[in-house]
Amino acid sequence: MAARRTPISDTELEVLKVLWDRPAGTVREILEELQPQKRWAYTTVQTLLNRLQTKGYVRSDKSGSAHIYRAAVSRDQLLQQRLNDLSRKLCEGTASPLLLALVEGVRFTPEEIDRLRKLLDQLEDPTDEPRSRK
Amino acid sequence: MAARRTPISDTELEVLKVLWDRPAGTVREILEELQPQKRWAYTTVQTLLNRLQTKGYVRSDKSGSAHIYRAAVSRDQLLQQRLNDLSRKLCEGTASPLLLALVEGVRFTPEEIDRLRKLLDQLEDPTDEPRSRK
DNA sequence: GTTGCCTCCGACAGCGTGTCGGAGGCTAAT
DNA sequence: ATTAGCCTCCGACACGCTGTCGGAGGCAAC
Repeated sequence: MAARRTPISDTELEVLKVLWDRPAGTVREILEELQPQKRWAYTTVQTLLNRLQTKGYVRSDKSGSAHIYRAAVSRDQLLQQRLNDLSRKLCEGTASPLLLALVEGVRFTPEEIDRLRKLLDQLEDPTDEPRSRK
Repeated sequence: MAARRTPISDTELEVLKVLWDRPAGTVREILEELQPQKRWAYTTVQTLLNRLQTKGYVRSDKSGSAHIYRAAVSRDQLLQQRLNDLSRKLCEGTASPLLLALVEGVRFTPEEIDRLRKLLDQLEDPTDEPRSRK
């Protein structure tokens, strides 16, 4: 169960997102990936990665000269964490208000709706393929 | 389209929540409501309400001696705002990942599932438009 | 005119955030 | 050996948000 993590800031998120798109990367690689948009110094990215690491969102291993970072928390996990926060802080831990708000507030494509419907079926009748996850 | 609001802090949220449970309230009333848990000075609550107001989450009118505050943003609106933020920041604006994460990460009761399914039906076939909403 | 409330203004320390700079180490050419 | 490049570690720093008030001043009731 994802232990309580200190929250992540917006800039840190920018960096983490790069790591979601590739299996791993060094400081320099990530910097270059961000290059067009952000004009950061090398050390800026480094600091961000460091903070991400102490907060537990990325891991690094030192093979060769440069550290290699990879995400320790997936986009989905982060989503879940945030959604849980929302639920806890705004709805005393219940989740259906979230769902309602989501469904009311967003335009879904028919495909998405269909997909979701299937998901509901599975939820209701978990006999077929319990989909692991503990 | 809810204009861009500066975000609300956790303590501010505590205060706002009190206003969600009652139609309106003065500083003192809110303070007393919070009393058992928080031991705040009168001015603390006042400051919080002030900040909430400049951030646009509550409104006040002065009838009589004390200001009367009431929420300007409902729980649902705040939820939507936060969910939109999430979607924008983590999913480039798409929303279905949120849904998936929600559905996977939370235990729903069969009633909730059923309710949701009905909602989906409505979404897909908006001809019978039973709930206006602007 | 003293007591109570209430409001307005301002303070203030602490923490998180965004952004680096520089010292020092290791490696591979010169 | 030097030097040129990278890389990492450490530390800094200004700034804005947060949480928490205190005090001065207004107005109504006693």
